[in-house]
Amino acid sequence: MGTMPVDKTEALRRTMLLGTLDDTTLDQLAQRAIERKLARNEVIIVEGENVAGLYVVVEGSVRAYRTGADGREQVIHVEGAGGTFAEVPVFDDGIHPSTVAAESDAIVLLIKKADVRYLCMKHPEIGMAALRVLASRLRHCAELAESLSLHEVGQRLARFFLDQARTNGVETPDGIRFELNLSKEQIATRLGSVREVVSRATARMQKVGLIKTSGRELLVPDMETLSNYAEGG
Amino acid sequence: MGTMPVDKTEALRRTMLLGTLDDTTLDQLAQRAIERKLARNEVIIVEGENVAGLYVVVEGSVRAYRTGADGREQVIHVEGAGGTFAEVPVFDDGIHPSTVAAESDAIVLLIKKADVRYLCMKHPEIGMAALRVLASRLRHCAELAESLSLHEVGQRLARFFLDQARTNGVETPDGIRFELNLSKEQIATRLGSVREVVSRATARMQKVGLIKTSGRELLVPDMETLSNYAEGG
DNA sequence: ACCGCGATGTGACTTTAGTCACATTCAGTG
DNA sequence: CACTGAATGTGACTAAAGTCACATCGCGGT
Repeated sequence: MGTMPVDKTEALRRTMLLGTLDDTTLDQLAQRAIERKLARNEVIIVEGENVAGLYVVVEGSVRAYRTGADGREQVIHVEGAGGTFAEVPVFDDGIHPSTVAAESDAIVLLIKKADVRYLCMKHPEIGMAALRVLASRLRHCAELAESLSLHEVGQRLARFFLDQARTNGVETPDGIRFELNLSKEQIATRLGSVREVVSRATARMQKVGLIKTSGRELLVPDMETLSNYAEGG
Repeated sequence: MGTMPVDKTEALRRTMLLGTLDDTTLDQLAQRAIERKLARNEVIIVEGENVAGLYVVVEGSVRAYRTGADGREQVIHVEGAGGTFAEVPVFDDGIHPSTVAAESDAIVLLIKKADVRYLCMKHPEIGMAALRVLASRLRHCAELAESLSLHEVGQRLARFFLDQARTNGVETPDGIRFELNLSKEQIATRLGSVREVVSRATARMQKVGLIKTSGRELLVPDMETLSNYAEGG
């Protein structure tokens, strides 16, 4: 990965946030953007830090998480190629609310705060796009909070699988199949639990036939049933 | 309350979101706004519903919450006079992520989606203000998620008291004092717990001298100590 | 002053989650 | 192909949270 030089303009065009900009503006922006390569698990932003601007994920993916006193991590959100992060401090000028690290090797671009703000003022449709992005984040975050508070780990795991199946899954005769390239540990930090508990919850779901796993492959025979389980059936 | 007719223009001017608009625009907007009076606990928005626009709280306050299968509620956020809610569906056109109800008797104004969007396009500084508002919501929501996942109820309660003390508290010779007009039940739904647990946690904090309560009054002798406790000391 | 109801405090118990320790499996590498 | 370290599965135990039941308490209303 990352052996070819990155086409920054293309990368920016692929984002939800900036995709609607015309080529010239996009080019100017690309020239001013700063590229950074990240190794898996390398930390880009430390919680509480001031950030210089908005980050765009060009390749790979990153996770934003918070760390508890005992060292346990809670992932707040994950962003893949074409996504952006650190919007919050860009728009309210505060410190960054979470630590951000690379989930896999990754390449990101940094666009200065001032440039982003200028864009939002000059091209209100960019501002609107930013509003959509933040709205979507808020949706997910509220979902997360609800999950943590109102659902037990098994249900949260089911939701997680449903989500994965919907976004990465492919239809097959025996159900929806997808690849799960995450360790139990990683899943646990997303669900707000610990490895062992996730391991057991998975085993239980497997036993009752809600899912079938083989290696990194996961099969959901029936989304409906799994969905019921997720709601507390 | 609410016996006098509401000055809609004034109400809009007091908001973070629209405060910077000129008088004429504000007036036009006010004329188009729809007023609604709410009794305590009256539901304005049901989770999953489509909403017509942005709400502005003129008087009283509202809470947004989600309900679990067993009927337990998790408050996602609370908004008082001068605040706005339902921004998320206004900007991303989805359904409303939570149920909203009046915490106390309240008066709210509804501004149509189209009007809000038009404003953001026409006056980019309104768009920026909206971005600041959403960013702030996201901050709080991430905080909530972290709290739920990484801190136990006692710590969450301490955080809650700290927060109240900072926003509503007044300095006195023996510490910071504030009024707590919430039942244990209400506090519990904000912390993501239940009445009994909150009751015990409060008693414990009282016993070790972190707080002193008398009726609806609450005194924090030392913010520092309470803060340590909140972090897991 | 009395009644009635919502809010609270508390004991006892159940359930879920998290911790610890350790066996086992898997994958990549020399 | 054996070795090593990471990832996983599991049993046993602890701790935190939630549930249930019931006794009070406090306050507005009549």
